[in-house]
Amino acid sequence: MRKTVQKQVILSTVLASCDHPDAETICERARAVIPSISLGTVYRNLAQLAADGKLKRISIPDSGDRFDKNVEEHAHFHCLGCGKVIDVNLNFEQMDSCKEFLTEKMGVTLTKITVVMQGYCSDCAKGE
Amino acid sequence: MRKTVQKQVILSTVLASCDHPDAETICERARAVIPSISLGTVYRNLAQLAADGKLKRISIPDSGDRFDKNVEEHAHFHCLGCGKVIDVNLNFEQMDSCKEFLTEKMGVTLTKITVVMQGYCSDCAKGE
DNA sequence: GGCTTATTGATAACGATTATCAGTAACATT
DNA sequence: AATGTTACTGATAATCGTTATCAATAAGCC
Repeated sequence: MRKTVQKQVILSTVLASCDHPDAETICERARAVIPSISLGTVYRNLAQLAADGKLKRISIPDSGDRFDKNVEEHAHFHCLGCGKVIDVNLNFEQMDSCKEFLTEKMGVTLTKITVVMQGYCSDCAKGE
Repeated sequence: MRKTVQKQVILSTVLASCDHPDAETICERARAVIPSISLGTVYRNLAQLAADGKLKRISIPDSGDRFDKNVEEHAHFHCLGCGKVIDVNLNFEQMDSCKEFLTEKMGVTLTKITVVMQGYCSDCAKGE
């Protein structure tokens, strides 16, 4: 993995983001530093940085992927109104019996667990 | 909602499926009964039936949606090797404190919870 | 400095899903 | 049973997020 200005800017952009930006938003923010950076480069580096464990890719049902500086195992809430994503402190140890069953009884190797709660935040209460 | 042969066949196809088929697979199976049925019709009816609570749409990260006759709240395991999806008996009550925090403290209205565990099943042990 | 090759920017391709639209069929009303 | 209304169909185009392609560039080793 080669160290490039683009990669450094993309990583620091995510690290500086307190929301959970998608690739396009990250691209826009990175363009404040490197105006010529292309969306393809952003996607490429995000994938590489996620594979390298430097950031986390979050899959949101019926929506584009988001990126998170918090690489710890945690859950998310996604507002179907405004689209914002917030961290949720779910105790994943509560899932241990379930994970143990899969790994020990079923012979499964777990690599990724996705927990996304969706609905409407207080600002977007459905029907308003 | 009008009762059509297509809708009935699509629903009974899903109800008869013990795997978790995607729209294209459901379309192929439905074509055994109605050879002329189109993929668009399958998608349209699956969306309608899911909205009506007659079946469940499952979002799988980095993969197409699957459909499930089990409409109860439950989790899934998705094998990154062979692509199969199986039901996982996760006790969602273990998440109650988390859900309560969102609904009571944050004022959130929850409509959908996605829990997907991904990895490799015993037949697809990674690296083989 | 020169060489190798990973990376870039631009653009095309992709796959899953949704939208469009003219023709058809479901079903309520006579 | 014929009629009218309109939801639904099949075919196809369009969309969206993402990945692949490719010639040009630049990182990092010798």
